[in-house]
Amino acid sequence: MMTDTKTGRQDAPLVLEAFLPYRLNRLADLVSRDFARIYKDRHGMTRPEWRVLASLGQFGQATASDIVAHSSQHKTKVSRAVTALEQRGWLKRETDEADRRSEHLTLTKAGLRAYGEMAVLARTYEDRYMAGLGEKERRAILAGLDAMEAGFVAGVK
Amino acid sequence: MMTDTKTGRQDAPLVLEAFLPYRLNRLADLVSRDFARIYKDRHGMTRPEWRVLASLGQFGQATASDIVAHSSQHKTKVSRAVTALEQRGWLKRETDEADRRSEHLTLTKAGLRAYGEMAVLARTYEDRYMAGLGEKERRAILAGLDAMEAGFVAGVK
DNA sequence: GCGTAATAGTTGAAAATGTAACTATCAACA
DNA sequence: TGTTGATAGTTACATTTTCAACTATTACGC
Repeated sequence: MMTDTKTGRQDAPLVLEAFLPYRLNRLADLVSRDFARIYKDRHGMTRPEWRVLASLGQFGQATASDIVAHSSQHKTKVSRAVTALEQRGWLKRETDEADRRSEHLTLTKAGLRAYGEMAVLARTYEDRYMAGLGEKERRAILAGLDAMEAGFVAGVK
Repeated sequence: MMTDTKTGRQDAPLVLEAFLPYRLNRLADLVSRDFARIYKDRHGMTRPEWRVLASLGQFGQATASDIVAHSSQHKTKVSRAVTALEQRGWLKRETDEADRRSEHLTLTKAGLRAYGEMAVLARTYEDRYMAGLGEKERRAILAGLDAMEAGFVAGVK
């Protein structure tokens, strides 16, 4: 056990606020909750629904499996979100005749409109946040995210 | 709308995998799930329970409100986690006689033992992860986390 | 002191999530 | 062609989480 030279007191075995998983979670939670207000208040969407919408908007067309991979969500979440968006009239399914297990999903007009709105709000949200920082901090954040992403695809399987 | 010079195709209104809230969440989720295996497998603990344990281990003594603030969890999570840890015999409560609304929580012997184990595992986990990276990446990650934390206490209220 | 507001913590019910099992379809290959 | 195994997606059920309401106690203003 080390001694903190600043305070002179004994360090605890683990300092939670310096622990990587905790720091990451705390930040993600803060940012998520903050941004979630936008799609929750505006459209009553859940996060899985927002991610499916974002994936479809980005891809144009995709299967549920594509979205699972792209949005990093479990297939049950995607399945439920797709059903919800379908009932809302924002997407439609079309089963692939070559492989009738999978269905191609596309946004409807209404879905596209919602996606367009949300994409603007999302970019505004990010820009506003980044604008509150110095150039050095912005670069540090992006570099840090890159490094973590690179580290985790390698480290965690 | 910009054009991607690499692929030549039109950029979507929003690229999910470049969007800050998504990136953060994805990373936090990966790391959390990975680390959660340790306290789940070993002790059947949930994340709120682990955080309460970690907070108490670090502070020695604290009230539920202290833990709410320190562990960034909603008070209902903390309340239920405290109950669970108490039933497991890992902490005990003592109501403050000066202000009988609040109670002081401390770890029992068994709780301290579990905390000690977990603290070692947590540091090992982090060290092993960091050891898989270069010095530049390690510094980038820490700088990025610092920058985000600084940015968010200012930006989000 | 007395009424009102604030704080510490708990609880119930609804919503979301995770896990595993399930249906349907397709692929591989003897 | 028939059996075995994989894949796409859904569903049931148990566990967690959320949200709001609640109890108990203390603080404040007059």
